Amino acid sequence: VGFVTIKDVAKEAGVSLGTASRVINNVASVDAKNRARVHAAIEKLGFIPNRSAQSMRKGLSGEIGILVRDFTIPVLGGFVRAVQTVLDEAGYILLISSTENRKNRELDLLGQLSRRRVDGLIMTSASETDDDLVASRERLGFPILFFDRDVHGSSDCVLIDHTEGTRQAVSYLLSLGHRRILLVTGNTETYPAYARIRGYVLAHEAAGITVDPTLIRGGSFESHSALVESSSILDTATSTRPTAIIAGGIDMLPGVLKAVRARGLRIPEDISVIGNSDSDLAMLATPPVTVVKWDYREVGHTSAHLILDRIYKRAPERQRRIVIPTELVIRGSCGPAPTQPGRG
Amino acid sequence: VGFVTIKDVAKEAGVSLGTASRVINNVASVDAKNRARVHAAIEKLGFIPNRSAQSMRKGLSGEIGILVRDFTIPVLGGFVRAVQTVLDEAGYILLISSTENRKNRELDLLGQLSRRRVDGLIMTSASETDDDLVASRERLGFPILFFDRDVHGSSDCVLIDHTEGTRQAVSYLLSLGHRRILLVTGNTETYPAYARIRGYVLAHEAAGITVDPTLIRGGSFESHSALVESSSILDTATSTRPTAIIAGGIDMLPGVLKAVRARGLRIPEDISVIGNSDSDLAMLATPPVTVVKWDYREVGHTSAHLILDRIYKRAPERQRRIVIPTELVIRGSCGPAPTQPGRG
DNA sequence: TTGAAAGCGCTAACAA
DNA sequence: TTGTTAGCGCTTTCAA
Repeated sequence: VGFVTIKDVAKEAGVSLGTASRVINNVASVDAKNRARVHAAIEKLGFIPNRSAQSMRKGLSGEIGILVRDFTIPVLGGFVRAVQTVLDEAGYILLISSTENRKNRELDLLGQLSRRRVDGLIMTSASETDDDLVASRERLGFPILFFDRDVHGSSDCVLIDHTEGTRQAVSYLLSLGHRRILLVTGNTETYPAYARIRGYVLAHEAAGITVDPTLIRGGSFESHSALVESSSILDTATSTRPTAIIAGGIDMLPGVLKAVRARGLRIPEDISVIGNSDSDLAMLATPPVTVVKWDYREVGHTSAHLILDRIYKRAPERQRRIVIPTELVIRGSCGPAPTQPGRG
Repeated sequence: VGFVTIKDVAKEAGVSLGTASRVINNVASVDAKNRARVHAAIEKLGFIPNRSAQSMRKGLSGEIGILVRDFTIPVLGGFVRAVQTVLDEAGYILLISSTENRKNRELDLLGQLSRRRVDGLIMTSASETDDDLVASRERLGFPILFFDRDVHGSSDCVLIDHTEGTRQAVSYLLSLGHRRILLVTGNTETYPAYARIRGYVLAHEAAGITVDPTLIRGGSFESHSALVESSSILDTATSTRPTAIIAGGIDMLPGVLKAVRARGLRIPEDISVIGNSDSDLAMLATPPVTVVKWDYREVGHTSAHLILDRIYKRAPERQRRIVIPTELVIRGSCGPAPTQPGRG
């Protein structure tokens, strides 16, 4: 019932508080007979230690926070689960929440976790540089692990290699003859967006092709934004219309696909499409969608291990930056550039 | 940093511990001057109350657990988010975890939450009747809200009306001339499975059609199971093959679609498909998939409110069973039954 | 190996 | 309105 305390256990077992505590915490120096008695008492009474009391005494909560934009997005949910697998194992419990990319919500949640005295935090901030956000992180008092955010300072970062992923995707499209490739991506103040833009530029440079800046749309990572951005450019004149679209955010493929469908464009005959992160949708769409993907389990496991290192203070002082590779999975959504772009 | 205590605040403000505590807890009877002093001290020192200590003192943790099979499944993730919205508002923090439908994991997690002294729990158990699971729930000492599980006892249940949803889906297929409709669903010991089977039978009875029990496949809710079950029956003789498949689980549409694709069957010419719960995949597949859907936000909000009622003891003693309606969204994945089923 | 006792940070009852 | 104090359940010295 949760009302049995260690006192009750000690009394039942006929030992002192201290001995009961030692048994519960597996301290070696306890007589076998007493140990057995205490275990029997625990069993009989149904004693369950109170974590709040333990936390207070030990100064450690056994809780780790994890803040992502939206854990409902499959690839982020998968990341969270992978983190949880490792942290469960280590005896920690995860406090999961979605920031919805809203600064004030992020600030609130940071406060919550602070009150909760979590032992560590894994997060993807809405901004790497915003003053309030940075300040509020800095007085947190527990280690932070940034996931897919390249933050200046001493906190570790686990990053996905979006630059290389996008470079490969763009090179592939370029090799198919595309010259007007739209990159829809998120807030350019954050790593996933500017890293992808860098890859986009790199690929063009390598091919000796000038980049048209109007083809880079960095707004928000919301799924809705992908729909809006791709819709608007698809409605322009033939000469300014792209022949290929890269959904440069984990949540953007649905929006891009909707925009394309709404205009009756055929994939890949009229327009080529590449997604970021794999999904059932990408695999089962007609045609299946070519994607830049990565192993989110690996990302999750790595993040969990890095934060544990910090908590146990077994990590070097200096910041660690781990970059996880991406892979271009070619499926049926890209074809040769149409001679006349758009509605064939 | 988390090392400033209420004592430091009291000293800094030149008041007693008690007064500082009163200010923090918004107790009215504090002199305005002192109140201001305390606030100033809090500000200056960056004091953040320690929840563990508060919890211990108050006997309430301010935490609520939520256990679903897998919060990575979009519609479950959405449910969790909806719950979180309400509970955030009420000042609670959610402890989210996936049971993976494994009994031992569920037992472990129940223990975790018990140690944590959560104030309440929202869950979808792997079984409504398993002895160990039932026993371990009963000695929990805090209220439970069952989500989509029809559990005997005094705990409230929020249920989705799968019976009516499936009845409508089957009637619709029957009206299109289908006579061999496959229902793939999960563990028949749980409500979502047996409720759907009931709806399946009801629809057949109403149409005066005999049910072929081999067309009801209740195994596991895993996505993989849907692939296996539908694959195996699609490989049988024409006479035993279904002309329509209902993916009777929130996670089953991908598996069904994969099985159908792998055999080169056209939807809806060769075979009709209906999914359960809406998704990007259902909306954007070619053709878009007809689904039984429900408002998971409503489900989440309702669940959150019911558990809060219990925690605040403002609910009636008796068990409450809330049934949430479903809606059949007709899209392009169902057509008239082919005269000769299967590969045209 | 064990028991006694201090105290983690906080709230609330009591007395002033 | 305020200060003092007991104690929430536990771990961990310190002595024995």
